[in-house]
Amino acid sequence: MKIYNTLCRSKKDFIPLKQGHVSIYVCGVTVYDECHLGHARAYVVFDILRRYLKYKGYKVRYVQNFTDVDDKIIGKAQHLFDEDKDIFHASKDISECFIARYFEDMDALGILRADEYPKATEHIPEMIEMIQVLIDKGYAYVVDDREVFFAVNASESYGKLSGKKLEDLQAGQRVNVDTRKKNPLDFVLWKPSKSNEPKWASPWGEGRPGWHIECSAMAVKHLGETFDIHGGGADLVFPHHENEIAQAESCTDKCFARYWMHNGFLRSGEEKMSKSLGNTLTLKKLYEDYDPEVLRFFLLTSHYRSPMHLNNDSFDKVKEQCHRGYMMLKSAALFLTQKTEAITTDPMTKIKDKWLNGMDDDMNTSIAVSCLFEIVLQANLLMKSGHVADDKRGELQGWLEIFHEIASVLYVFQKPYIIIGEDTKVSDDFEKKLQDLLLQRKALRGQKDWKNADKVRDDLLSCQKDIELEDTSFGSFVVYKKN
RNA sequence: GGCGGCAUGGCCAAGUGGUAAGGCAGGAGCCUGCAAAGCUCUUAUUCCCCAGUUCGAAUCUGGGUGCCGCCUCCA
Repeated sequence: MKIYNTLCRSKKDFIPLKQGHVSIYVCGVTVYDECHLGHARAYVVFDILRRYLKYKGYKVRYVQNFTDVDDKIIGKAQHLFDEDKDIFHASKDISECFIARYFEDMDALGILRADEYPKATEHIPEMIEMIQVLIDKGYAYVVDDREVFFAVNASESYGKLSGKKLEDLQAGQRVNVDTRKKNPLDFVLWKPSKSNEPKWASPWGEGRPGWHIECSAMAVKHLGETFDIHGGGADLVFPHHENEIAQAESCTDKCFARYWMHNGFLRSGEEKMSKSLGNTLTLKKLYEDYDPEVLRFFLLTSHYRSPMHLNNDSFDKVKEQCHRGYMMLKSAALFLTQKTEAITTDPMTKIKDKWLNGMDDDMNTSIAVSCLFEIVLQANLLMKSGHVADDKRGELQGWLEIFHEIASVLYVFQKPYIIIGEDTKVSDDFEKKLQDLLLQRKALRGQKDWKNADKVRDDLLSCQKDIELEDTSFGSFVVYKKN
């Protein structure tokens, strides 16, 4: 498999450090607000990477942090501050609340849980230890006895990830520079806490860590000094990931992450979707209108490094695509009621190669999606005349198996559908009701009483959202999604 | 000011030297009591523009135009 490594600005063969094992660290969210579609993109991308690597036979260890100490969290906590609760616990309440909401949103998208979710506040000793090493080795310096900065000039390779040269950067172009810094680009490792901020004891007095140090410390702790893949959104390349590398490698003298992967951004119209621009779409809001699976599917339609454009109808288009896939699955289920041995044909092998080659080429999910629809067409052709010849059942089964193989890695088309026919054994009152209506309609159609038959159909279709009726040469069927 | 990315049909989107995947929307037809679904054909002699390399370029090179991102927190 080839992976685009931001560090080399090119695709490289992926060879894990330890044969058969892959270690991945992905930067998680700062838990002070709702997750939006941009977060979903990042975590869906790395979820698919993880599922694909597992599919290829690797054992994957996946770690994703929660940043739970941060100005914005503290800001919110200060608003909630009351007599009974100190700022430390108020911050904790905020972050725990949004961690819970993160899980609700991501579980709905079908994202596998990480093996570890380290939190910054639970790794203060590890960070302090790393900072002390950096000071001892001359990569960091203490100011006013209570604040520690990383000295970018001390790190020879600073800028290697983002391709920036120190002299080209114009630090302070947009913000004021702290004059105590030796280089304006020096960044804080430890800073004193103000009176109404959470604080931890350290050799430099009571304070709290800077943002970047947590990921260096936690990645090293949970995955080792060198691990395979580090991921995150493209906006983290500089300064966050650049700083992570500088800290970790200066501390350990070893390569930190071997492959750096960054997902592209979502764009709303012509500009980036971001919290600071206030044009984000929260997942909770989107879920009111779209099945999370539709959103996941949307995120797969373009390559993970490309910017994605959002239009008014972006999601509706994808909703139709999903519908097409499900219609095929539903039809196939009607035709394959008894167990059938799958037959593999050359066209199937070709599709499978296309899928594998696409994914092996820096995880091209767009190719993978096209494979699914090529299968949909082939399956529909086999079912075209309203029946499937006995000698073609195995072929249909073969197509379905490839479809499911691909879909299970992308984790789409996973919804179970219930199919009720005229003589299906029903298992509850709801199903019984549907079947009764189906039989009523059948009788009316037999009498060519179209008007009343159509009325019964309307009743049937209004029983539940997303319910569908299909007339076939071998009877009518109601198909619906199990809630 | 520095660094980087992108420009493919009405829309979304693959495709890094060999003659334009896939989906959505539109049109015509078949099927159908009507629907729904499905199938067939149809919508880019052409990939922002110009020049070059090549037997051959959307794909490589040079120049231009437009848009976007990073250099502040951000997935």
